[in-house]
Amino acid sequence: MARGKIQIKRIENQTNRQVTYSKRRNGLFKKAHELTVLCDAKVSIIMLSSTHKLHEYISPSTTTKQLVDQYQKALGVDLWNSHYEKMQEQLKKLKDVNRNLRREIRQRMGESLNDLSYDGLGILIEEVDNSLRSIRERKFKVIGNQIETHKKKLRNVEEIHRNLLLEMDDRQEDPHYGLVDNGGGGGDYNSLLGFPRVLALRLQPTHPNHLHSGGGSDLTTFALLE
Amino acid sequence: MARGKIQIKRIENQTNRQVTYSKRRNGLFKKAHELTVLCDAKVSIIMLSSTHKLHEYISPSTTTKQLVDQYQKALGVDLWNSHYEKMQEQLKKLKDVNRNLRREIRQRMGESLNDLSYDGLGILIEEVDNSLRSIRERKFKVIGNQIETHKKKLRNVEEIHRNLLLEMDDRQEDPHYGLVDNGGGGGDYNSLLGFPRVLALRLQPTHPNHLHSGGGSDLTTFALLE
DNA sequence: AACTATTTATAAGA
DNA sequence: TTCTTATAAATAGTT
Repeated sequence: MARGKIQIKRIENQTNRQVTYSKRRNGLFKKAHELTVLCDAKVSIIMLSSTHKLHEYISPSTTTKQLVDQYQKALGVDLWNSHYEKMQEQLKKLKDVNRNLRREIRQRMGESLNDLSYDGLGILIEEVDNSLRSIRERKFKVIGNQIETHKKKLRNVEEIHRNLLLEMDDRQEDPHYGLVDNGGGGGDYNSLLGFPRVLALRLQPTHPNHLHSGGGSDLTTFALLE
Repeated sequence: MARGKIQIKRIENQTNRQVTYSKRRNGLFKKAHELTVLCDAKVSIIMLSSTHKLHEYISPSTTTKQLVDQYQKALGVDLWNSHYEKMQEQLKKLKDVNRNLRREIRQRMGESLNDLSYDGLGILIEEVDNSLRSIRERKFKVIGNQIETHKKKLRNVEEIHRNLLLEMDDRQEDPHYGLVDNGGGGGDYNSLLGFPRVLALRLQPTHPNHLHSGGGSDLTTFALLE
């Protein structure tokens, strides 16, 4: 628009094209900004040059996201929302499921029983009673296994004991009696015996307060997610 | 830029502002299009006027979605993702919470007890036992209330009965005995007596199968959401 | 929506 | 990229 009129068609000279792109881009952004100020409008410009460089202008009073969101809403067409809405739906469903699970737990704990009828209570009692039986059975089984294990260990220790006694008997006729190596590795004789009482205290260290060991009470942390 | 220089600041006159918006918008779009053609670039302009009218320019060689997507990719930072990622995190947390809730329920039901130690089982038994006591208490209370209610109803019915008997006694001396209106509204005499047994069968209709009446088992439907 | 005096943008050259 | 400058284009104020 100066020093000669030009045709509006692709500039074939690569350098010229770049230069013109740069100059006119500035011009466009300047105009956009003037428009923003003069007319109290909001403008978003996104440009991609032929060399795949990206430039943008955005009115100071807004953000590109905001403007694009408004564009979507106005056009009704949605550029990426389908995905987004699906997530939101899923979130809602999960929250519902969560609520129901909590209610079930509370009912099994004997709370929130107001929405249960007499018959419902009867069913609940039966279920919890059965559960209790199952857990007790399991406990018996666990203790049974442990007794078995202890018996084995005891037998083992007794055998070691017997062997040691035999060895001691042998050495009683040995002139070096008293200098016998007591096992080699710092383990003292008594520890080899492994009293069941001691072993019982070593039983798997437990998470003393809650059932499933999953960090924090879900019943309380959930509030943060509502 | 003609007939006088102007300051670049908000045009206060509403009409002037509108007119200038319209003129300059056309100018901007024209420049954008020239840029598109001359420099083989891609331009997206989205504008929102002060009257909340939306206008857009998009280079013929592309679409707004494409350009915005490229913009996002290029910027690396995703306009929507901060939001989006928060949602995804929340979703993950909820799933975890749900998993834990399910485990707790299963343990209370006497299943999935493998990850519980002997001591853990002891605690669980105690808890479930306490729960069972709570629920039984509640059941007793409910049945107590119902017995109270029935007693009242019974007293009420008995009184009606007595009154009827008295009335019948009165009418025995009445020559029109036998033509007496039995109440007026189709209700027969026996129904007024309202046997407790019948009333018991009418006790709140229950949701026979599950505890909380919340549509479908969450333990099974959850799989769909994983 | 059209006109036009004037400002602004910018093509080409440095 | 930036500056210069002749000239094309845009547009503010008016009709």
